[in-house]
Amino acid sequence: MFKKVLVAEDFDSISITVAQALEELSVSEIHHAKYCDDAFLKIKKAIKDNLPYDLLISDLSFKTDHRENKLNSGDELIAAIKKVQPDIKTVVFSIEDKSFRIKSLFNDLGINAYVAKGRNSIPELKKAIQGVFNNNTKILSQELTHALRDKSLIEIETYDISLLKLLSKGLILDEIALDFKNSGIIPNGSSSIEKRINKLKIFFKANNNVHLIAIAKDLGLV
Amino acid sequence: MFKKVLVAEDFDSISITVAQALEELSVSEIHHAKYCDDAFLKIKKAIKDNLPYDLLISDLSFKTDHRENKLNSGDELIAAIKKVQPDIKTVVFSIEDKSFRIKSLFNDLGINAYVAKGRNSIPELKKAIQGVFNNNTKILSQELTHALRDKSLIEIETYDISLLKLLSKGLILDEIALDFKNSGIIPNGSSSIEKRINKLKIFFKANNNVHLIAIAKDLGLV
DNA sequence: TACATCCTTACGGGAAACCGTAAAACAGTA
DNA sequence: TACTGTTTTACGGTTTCCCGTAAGGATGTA
Repeated sequence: MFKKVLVAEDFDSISITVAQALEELSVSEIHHAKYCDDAFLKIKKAIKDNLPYDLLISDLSFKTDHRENKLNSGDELIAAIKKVQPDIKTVVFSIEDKSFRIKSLFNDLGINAYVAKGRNSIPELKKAIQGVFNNNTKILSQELTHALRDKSLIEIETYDISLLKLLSKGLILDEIALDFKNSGIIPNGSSSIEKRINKLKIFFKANNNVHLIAIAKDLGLV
Repeated sequence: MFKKVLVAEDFDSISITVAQALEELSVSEIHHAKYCDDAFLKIKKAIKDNLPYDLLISDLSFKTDHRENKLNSGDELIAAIKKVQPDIKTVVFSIEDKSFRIKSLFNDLGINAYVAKGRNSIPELKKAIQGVFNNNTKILSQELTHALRDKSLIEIETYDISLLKLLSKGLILDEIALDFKNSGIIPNGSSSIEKRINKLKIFFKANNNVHLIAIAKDLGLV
């Protein structure tokens, strides 16, 4: 089993249970960080000391409080860690259940397993850790296997996300076109953007832009 | 200390820790429900057996899954329980931190304490339970005391919430006016509604309706 | 090169939002 | 009743959205 494991999780109510689960799996060194920045520091320190971590278990969303942090989400944390220690195994333990988000975790960040927090998640987490240790990859908690089969969201690309983000900030079509031009994103004609928004409205069955953003917010796309 | 306590919490990763905390407080009977419906049944059963619960610790949001449920949130659960056992003490343990929501929990549902899940929430939860047992009421976890002082959201009334809800469903002004007329909500002139939306836009510093709904979604108002 | 196809952009008309102003309805007070 | 102030409603002009059509441009193929 893994020897040295780092848990990045802000809620004490959850990290305590995760630590217990790791003990039951006979992990000898279990460390814990409540902030992404702290987690990153621990990883770097361990590399420097030539005693790197074998496994990272990370949440995705961290509460913001008075503290100023450089890394503010599990996504950012994992991306940063992969740069300094590309071979570290990673298990994400989060409430997020949008296929779009999870897919990008595997594809863009190269995580090894994803376990959704839920009614029976601790046994699943244990199983996932065991699986990653046995060099299985792309492990997904039971209830999510069907979610990823759902193709509905895969077709939404980063372009659409950028578009929805700007819309939700209150920009009008022309302003979005200008923003895209400045960012080098194409297509950036206001007419094309209009067309793309229309596609999204049809896709999500939205009556108008307001409705569209409400749906996008519900799906966690923006 | 309380003798018989029910914990309504869907995540196993959290309920385990909460149960441990209750043990440390010397609670003799600790029961647990993963679904609101189950929690409600246990409460009713206990009343029937003349062995009612002393305290309810409840989450607010519950994951939806394959199961069909009548009660789908902590709000609904508490409201239902208060009808059959008005004197039960209630502690809400949730991630929700919007002052608007928490205020209504105290005022409309008559809960006794609110503890926000966070980096140091288990000690706070213990303290809150102790406080409720000593007949203190309106207990709020530390980090939230300032949040409720923030008056910014108190002025938003149910009228505004209804309005934002309909907007987020993609209805246009005239449709909203019609809906309000049918529901007996006043004012319901499309002009008045327009004015009210404008006030909300100023209040939330929104550029347009799309922006407004994005903000409302972020604040958890709709 | 010629043709077909797809993607991007342009344009125009009608609907809805946006914004200010003013009239009408209502409540409180003398 | 008359006066005052507030709330609700009505109206008009401008901007933006919405939606269809069509022109321009790039790519692939015979």
